[in-house]
Amino acid sequence: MKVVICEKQIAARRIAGILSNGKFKTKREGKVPYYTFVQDGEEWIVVGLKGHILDLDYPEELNRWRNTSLKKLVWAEPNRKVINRAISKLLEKLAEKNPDVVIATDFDREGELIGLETVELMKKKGRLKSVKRARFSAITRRDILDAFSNLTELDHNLARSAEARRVIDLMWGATLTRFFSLAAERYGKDFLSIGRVQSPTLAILVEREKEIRKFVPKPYWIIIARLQKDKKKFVAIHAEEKFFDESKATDVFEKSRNAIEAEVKSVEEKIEKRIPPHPFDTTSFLTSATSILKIPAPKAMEIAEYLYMHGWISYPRTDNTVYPKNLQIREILEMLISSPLSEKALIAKDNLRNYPVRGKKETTDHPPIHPVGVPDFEKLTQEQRGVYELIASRFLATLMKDAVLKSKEIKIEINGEIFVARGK
DNA sequence: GCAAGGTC
Repeated sequence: MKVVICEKQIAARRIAGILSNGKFKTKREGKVPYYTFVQDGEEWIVVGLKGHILDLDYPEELNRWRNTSLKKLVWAEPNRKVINRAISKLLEKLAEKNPDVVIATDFDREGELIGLETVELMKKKGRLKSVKRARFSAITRRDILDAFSNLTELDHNLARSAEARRVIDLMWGATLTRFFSLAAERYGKDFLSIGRVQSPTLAILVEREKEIRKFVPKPYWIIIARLQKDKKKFVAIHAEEKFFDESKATDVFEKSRNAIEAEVKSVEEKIEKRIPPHPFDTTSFLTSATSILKIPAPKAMEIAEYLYMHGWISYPRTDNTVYPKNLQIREILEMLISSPLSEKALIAKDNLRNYPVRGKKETTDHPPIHPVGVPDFEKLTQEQRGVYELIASRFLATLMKDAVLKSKEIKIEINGEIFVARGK
């Protein structure tokens, strides 16, 4: 018997669908669903977890804050406790059948740990015939089948690094939280929470808030000339740009306000090239989603997760900004050409650069975020469509030649005052 | 009454 472990229910369902060609059955152990099918006479069971199955906490006797020495707390060994009894029961039951286990959790550090937690839990109940790891960066038919026919080993070092992260977070968080709370006499629900992520983040906010409060607004004046040449209207701004002195601004304004003519003194033209942006890693994706789509980061991440789960984009948690050599760029381009984004894709096709743009960070776990399938646009929400299009557009942009920009700066004299008009 | 990272 084969048991496949996924990090979440929806992934389990999709993976079962792909592995069984859609011919799987949904069964339940108590309230926990799992998916089953038979292949080459062997029974397969695909289980979806709900993230971590173990959590860390200190033993009971260390729970009284005022009676526990913090030195003791730092060195205390946290207990592991099962988060979800129903899921662990199902895993234990399956372990008794001595299955071949395939860990198909998310391909990242936490996913590796979730896999290891599962294996350790199952090993307590039965002898596992084998343990293998399926690694994939997209939930498409091809990637899943490929991962399952090239199974690897669980990366214990990676899993242990996640565990170390977890132990240290608790150790520091709990000890410092208690220290600050006790020192400030903030007891009960008024405790002062300290943590690896939240405390430096708070410091950033405090610094920014201080800057905002320090800012003293200063009024200034800008003088704009509305001009026309050959029936074309345009504006020019006085070369001084910002006048902080009102009387000086008034003088210049009075001097030039009734002018009928303006004289062009110089024209400067520049050609400028702009390299397309690098492929999306998580950070740059979220920055763009926020600035271009005005979607807050957590929401954008949730949507990306959804698009990934349905096999439309690659895994959205990545540090990588360089496409791996084996990425089928041409194929993805063709896929987009026959999608609702064909117009953009065709422009890209006609303007390809020799090699796609490379970012600075090159890691080998996941590719940069890129489209791997085409959703039915009608069935997406406006925001989901926006995020998919953003990711597809970024992919196309990274394949394209540099943009060429022509800019012009014209200096114009009006009654002895210099104004500047700019265009790009 | 401790953190942060998963999922839902």
